[in-house]
Amino acid sequence: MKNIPFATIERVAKYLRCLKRLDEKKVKVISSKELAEHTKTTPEQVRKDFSYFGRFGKTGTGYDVKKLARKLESILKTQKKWNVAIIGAGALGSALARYPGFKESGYDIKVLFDNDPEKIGKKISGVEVVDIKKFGDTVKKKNIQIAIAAVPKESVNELEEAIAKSSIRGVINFVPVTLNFKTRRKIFIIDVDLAQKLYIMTYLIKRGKGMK
Amino acid sequence: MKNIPFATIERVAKYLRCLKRLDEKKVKVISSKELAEHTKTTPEQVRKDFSYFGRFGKTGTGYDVKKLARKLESILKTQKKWNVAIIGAGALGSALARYPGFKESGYDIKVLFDNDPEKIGKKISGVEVVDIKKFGDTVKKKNIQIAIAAVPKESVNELEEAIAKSSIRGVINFVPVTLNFKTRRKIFIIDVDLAQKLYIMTYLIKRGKGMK
DNA sequence: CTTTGTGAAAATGTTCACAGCC
DNA sequence: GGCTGTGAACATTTTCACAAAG
Repeated sequence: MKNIPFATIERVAKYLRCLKRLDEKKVKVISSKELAEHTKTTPEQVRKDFSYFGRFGKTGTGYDVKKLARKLESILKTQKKWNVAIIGAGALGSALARYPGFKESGYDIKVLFDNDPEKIGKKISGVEVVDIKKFGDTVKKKNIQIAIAAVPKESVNELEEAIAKSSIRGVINFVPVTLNFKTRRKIFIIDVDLAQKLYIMTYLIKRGKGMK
Repeated sequence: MKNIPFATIERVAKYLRCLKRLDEKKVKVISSKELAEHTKTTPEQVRKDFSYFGRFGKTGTGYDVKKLARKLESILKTQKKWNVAIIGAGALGSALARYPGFKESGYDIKVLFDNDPEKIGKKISGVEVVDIKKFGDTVKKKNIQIAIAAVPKESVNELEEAIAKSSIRGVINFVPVTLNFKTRRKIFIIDVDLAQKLYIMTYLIKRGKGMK
């Protein structure tokens, strides 16, 4: 298997989202052209992306929606159930705990962590808030592989320490700070910087209207 | 001016975030090497990125933190104040209204929109919730250029219609659906698909541990 | 006649290597 | 010595163009 572009993986996730919606709408078959229209890319790109993983299409017809979705799920390892923890039970962490898209995609929010005694022990959208001091133990007991970081940036040290000492494999990071874990094992980090999106947007807007 | 890679713009936003923090910590000067360490890239990449826009450094010394930050702000057009609306006053929309990082970066959340009569008229973190039916008028009156979409995917049609008819220039889209505006003018879209981040994470984790 | 799958070409983005400056 | 700025080399990613299949 050749080396797969990271951008391809990002698009595969997008295709999968789209296919699931089409399946709900009872669409049986889709061509690369249609799928490209739905996901704002080109038919060639769609076909090239799939070609990294095998041949799923029928010439002259297109792709079977259900079969293709299953195939993409296996590429993204979604078939396994994943357990997720959210660190930070503030506004953002609580909103993420309520976000319906995670469960729909096969990810289970098992627990929230916080350091505020007011919040510890309460439940948010059915998810218990646990003391961040119990992070390592809870993660092990509940078999959690992924953490979502949603603490204020002032609490980032406590968060880094808790994650470094735990068995967490990956972090989706909403804190606008570059995380640094003092550990030798590999922890994957995906940054989601909300303010950065706005920076990029204003750049696009200003450049878009003939600023050259 | 040459054609600037989009990836460079994304990194510039990251550099800026980092520089602002350094400035708060009273750091005066920084080298490309140090900045690269803070932002998880390479010194050559940092210098190359800046070279698209001019020469900001001092040979043998590095970059003046304050001056460089101002320069990057002007690249990203942050010096202008931008007004932002959030559509959807649910958990996610409310959390975004409270998110401190937007104001810190020069973006003002002026108003929230919703279609729920229960919510309309209330205030969330000092921001008023307005009827989505008044979208066009309110956007014009408050001089809003950017919308953040945070509605449940069932309400996406109402959202698309409101935005299409308004003077909004760009949308940060948290709804896990590909937006389609029925209008001829260009509306920039930046998708933030939260579930997609988890898909990518599980792919990285599984591939990471010797899946080849 | 339609649509897939894929090498080859083109375009885009990153790293190297070093000249020039402090 | 230490660091920036940048063409050139290299690597990656996308687009093209067309053979093969239903």
